[in-house]
Amino acid sequence: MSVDPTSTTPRWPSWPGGGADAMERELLDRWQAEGLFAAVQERGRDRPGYVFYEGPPTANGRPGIHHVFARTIKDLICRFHAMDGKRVTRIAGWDTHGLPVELEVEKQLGFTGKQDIERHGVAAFAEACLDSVFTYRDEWVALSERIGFWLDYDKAYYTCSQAYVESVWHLLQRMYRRDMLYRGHRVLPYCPRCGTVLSSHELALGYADVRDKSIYVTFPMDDGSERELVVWTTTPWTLPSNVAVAVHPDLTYAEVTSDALPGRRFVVATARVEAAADWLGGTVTVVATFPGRALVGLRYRRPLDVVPLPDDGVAEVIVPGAFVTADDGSGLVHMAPAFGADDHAAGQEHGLALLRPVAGNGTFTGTSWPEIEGRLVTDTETNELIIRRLKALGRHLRTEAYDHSYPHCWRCRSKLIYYARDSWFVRTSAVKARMQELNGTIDWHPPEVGTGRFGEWLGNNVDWALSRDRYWGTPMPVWVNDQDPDDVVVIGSIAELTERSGYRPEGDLGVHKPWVDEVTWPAEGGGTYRRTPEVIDTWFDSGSMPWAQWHWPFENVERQAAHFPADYICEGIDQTRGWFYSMLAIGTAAFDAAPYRHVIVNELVLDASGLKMSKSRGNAVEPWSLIEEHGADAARLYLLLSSQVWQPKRFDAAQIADTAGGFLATLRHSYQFFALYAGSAEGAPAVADRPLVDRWVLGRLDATIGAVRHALEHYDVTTAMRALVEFVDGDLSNWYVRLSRPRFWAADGEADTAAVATLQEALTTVARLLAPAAPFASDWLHRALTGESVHLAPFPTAGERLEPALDTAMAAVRTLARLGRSAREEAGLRVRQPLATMRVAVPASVRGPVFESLLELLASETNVRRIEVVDSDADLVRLKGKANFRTLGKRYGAEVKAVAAWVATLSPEALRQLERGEAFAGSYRVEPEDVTIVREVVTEWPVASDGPFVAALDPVLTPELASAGLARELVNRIQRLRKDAGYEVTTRIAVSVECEGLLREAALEHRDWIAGETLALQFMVGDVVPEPDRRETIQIDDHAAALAVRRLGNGRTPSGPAQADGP
RNA sequence: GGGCCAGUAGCUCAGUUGGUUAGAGCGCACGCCUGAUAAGCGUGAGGUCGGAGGUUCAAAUCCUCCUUGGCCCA
Repeated sequence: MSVDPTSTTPRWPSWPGGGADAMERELLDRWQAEGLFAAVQERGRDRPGYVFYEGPPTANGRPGIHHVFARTIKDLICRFHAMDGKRVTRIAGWDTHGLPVELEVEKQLGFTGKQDIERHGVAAFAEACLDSVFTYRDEWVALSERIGFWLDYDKAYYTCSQAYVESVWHLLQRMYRRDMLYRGHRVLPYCPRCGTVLSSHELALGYADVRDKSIYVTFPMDDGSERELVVWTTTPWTLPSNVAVAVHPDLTYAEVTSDALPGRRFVVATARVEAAADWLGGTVTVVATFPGRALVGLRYRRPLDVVPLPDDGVAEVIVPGAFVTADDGSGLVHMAPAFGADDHAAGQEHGLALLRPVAGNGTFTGTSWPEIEGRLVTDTETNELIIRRLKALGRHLRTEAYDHSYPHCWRCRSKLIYYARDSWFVRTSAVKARMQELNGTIDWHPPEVGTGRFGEWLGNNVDWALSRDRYWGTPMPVWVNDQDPDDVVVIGSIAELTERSGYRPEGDLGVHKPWVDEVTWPAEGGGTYRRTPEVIDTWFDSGSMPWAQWHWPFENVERQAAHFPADYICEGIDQTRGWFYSMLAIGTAAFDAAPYRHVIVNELVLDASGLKMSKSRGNAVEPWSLIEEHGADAARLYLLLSSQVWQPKRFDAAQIADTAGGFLATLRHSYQFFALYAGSAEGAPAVADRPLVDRWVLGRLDATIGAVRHALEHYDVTTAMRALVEFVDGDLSNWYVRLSRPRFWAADGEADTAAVATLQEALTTVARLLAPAAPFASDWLHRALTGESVHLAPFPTAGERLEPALDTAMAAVRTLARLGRSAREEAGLRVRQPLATMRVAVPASVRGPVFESLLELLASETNVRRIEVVDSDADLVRLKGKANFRTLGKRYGAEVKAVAAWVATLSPEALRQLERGEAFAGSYRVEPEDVTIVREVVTEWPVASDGPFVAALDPVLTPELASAGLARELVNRIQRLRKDAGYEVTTRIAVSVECEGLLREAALEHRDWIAGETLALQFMVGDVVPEPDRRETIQIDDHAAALAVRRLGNGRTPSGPAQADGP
């Protein structure tokens, strides 16, 4: 058959050569034009639902590589379930409130604090925030789409929309009605000069090492004992607010005297007695010791009586505190609940009074001490005044310089103070046990985050402080009667607000500050309802999304119910106390339900040296350029493959090409090989009737489908993708394609239909398995093979074609082929040189008819004429016993070493007995499983072994073998010459060989075979081809020769007969 | 300061309920193959398993302490 190549249309398209970026962009255009995502969603309409919640990103920062990471995992699981027959809900959302937005706007406007915002006008500021929120939204959407993250952006929710805010208000009202919302105090870092609370992020910006004065003072006890408590503080200005002293109940305390202060008795921690000499002076003597708990409940008199004690709340009492240590100070800690987090917690626990004689500007107010009124608490002079007064009262022991790291305002450098602010709380601690219980129903990946970090966080749960003294956030929907602070109205809908006040908010801004702040209405019994000024923690916004994204309960009540809880969410580990918590807290507090079932927690992406990526370090990886260089598929695969997603990942761009790129290249080459040679698979025999190697690879394929599916069903994305890579690289490309090549280029005929059908099925299935992880290359491949998008194809289901005997036998053959090559390497016998015999030994379990039937294949792979399978007791190997410590150790314990030594000396007869499954008794008694039988190779032949597998080669080259070897060398050189001459693989040629001696004999003896292999229609030995295209002298071992080739014409085309209907 | 996670070959990572010779891929060196060829394959070198103690017949694996990095919290 002879076909003009110019008239043929390739049946299979060639893989596009423009690089991954170009190919992926083309596909994106195609998806866009086809409306593919909509088609996938539409197709799922009547299928069972699968719900994904998108944790809303803040779109006023640019997306980075770590976002690509999380979004890849999100996408992968959603795509998997969509292909696997589910209707997957995946709606986008945006987190739009909060401090980062405000700070960004402040920066733009050149503001340095809240005063600037107030001066500039909160209305204008809110408008600026709303504008700023979406600065990078387009880039987020663009990058998400570029990496193939399918998300429904048309229905995206925005936490600052009127509808969203209304739902959040409703949730808060619901909590209030369940008594889950209350008003209290919260101690926060506070800048007295700026009059503002600082976030933890801001706090971290302002730590500085400073030298302060710390003082030791005494609090006389009021139990008739005349003892004095020694207390150490670094903030003397908090002493007027003292209401309690904390001791650790389990620490030992001592009553001591000092000869420098005769007649006085002091209480300090025993561990601090030695140090006490410094502040008491003189020689310190211990009079008595007792545990801290003996002090608990005793009364004392506060050192400064300048702030009136309120009617409610306990004061001047000793309380237990687990936070107390004896590492420094005296082991007794002064408590001022308004000015310290521990103090405030202790105040809550023990019902202590709260003294707060400090105004919002940080100055003393409401004291009975005129000199100190109006003074800034952090001023040095203020401390001096206090110290002087303590000295005058005889309460002062000593002042010491104290060097420590202390937080300052990052804007104005003022010293911060910890200061109790009014705040609203969610009473989460009341549902702590229920949250833990519900957490137990959540399937965490990895599980230790659920039980460990998250579980412990829940175990230490404290009430959730919602209030934020800021501007751009969901306003707290609480209106308080200005004449009666206990008369509170929590608004749960806009209609309710309108009904009460007549206010109708316009647009999204209408439900924000400052507009809602102006809404008031008169109270029936007198007074006016005014809104509490705070906005709420933005985590409450995002945690409300299971309801608020549907504007529940004002709309979509059924849809919300159908989409609760989420089947799946995926976020970074940093969300443990963020979104993971806020959703569970709201779900539990308001609905007694866990809002999500399965979670994948991904770790951070670090730079190549293990450091966190950050703008300031300049080590952040820019995702766009990365994707342009490697393509989204490679980036996605790299992130999935390099390590389990819940391990911190060292990101090294160079490795993308090495790992993910290498895998994609292997897949591409496998397809390219197929496209180059495969014709139609029509008329292919049933799988059972195909050659063993086909049945083998289809069995491997089924096993791979099973492994990938199982891993994905269990949210183990890395294991899934590694299994797929292993199949494509190890089984398909490196073994099946390699072995099957001749079946594809059968001379002048169609490629073997069985091979075509097998490889086509394998590639198509691989495309489907790969689609969730690498949606571009898989789609191109699937379209090339089937004409349809992979994303509309079903996710493969494993068949049962794995034949265990065949699988085992093939694995053995692959091992032996490797060993054969290894033995050749060692002996310097190149693979081109045919050898007479390879002797192999394999475990008994491998031997059998299936293994026998694969020996031909093994012979051809190792280029030997004959394979001899020897028995384990043949002279090729000698049996040797090796102790199995695992079983013997359990039985013999310390004696195991002696047993192992004895096992090594067992005779071949004893070992054969064990191999037959019988126990053997000598000095010791051993069962078959106690002894591993190893084969020691005893042969003069070149040999290689791997456990029970042994391959030995007969190195003797008979003249006949040597001649065949030379013939193969000649073919090799002629093929190289063909390539150098630039011939097609089908070009027919004339060849001449000028040589002498054995080489000439070999050329003559094997002339037909050489001519066939090299497509030589004329093959001359001795003469020279006239007018050669190329001529070359060569050297084969000791033989010199001259080769010449000339083109005669083309044979069949490599792509088979013409096909009119290429895809 | 507290909690959690990690530290295994030059790099990225595996390593089962503890079991005696710690693996893979990439990179490197050497070689093979040449009808997937700006591909493919093999062989080899390379590790005191972060450090120190301990438990055990036996520790990369279990315990304690230390150290480095990361996350969260204070």
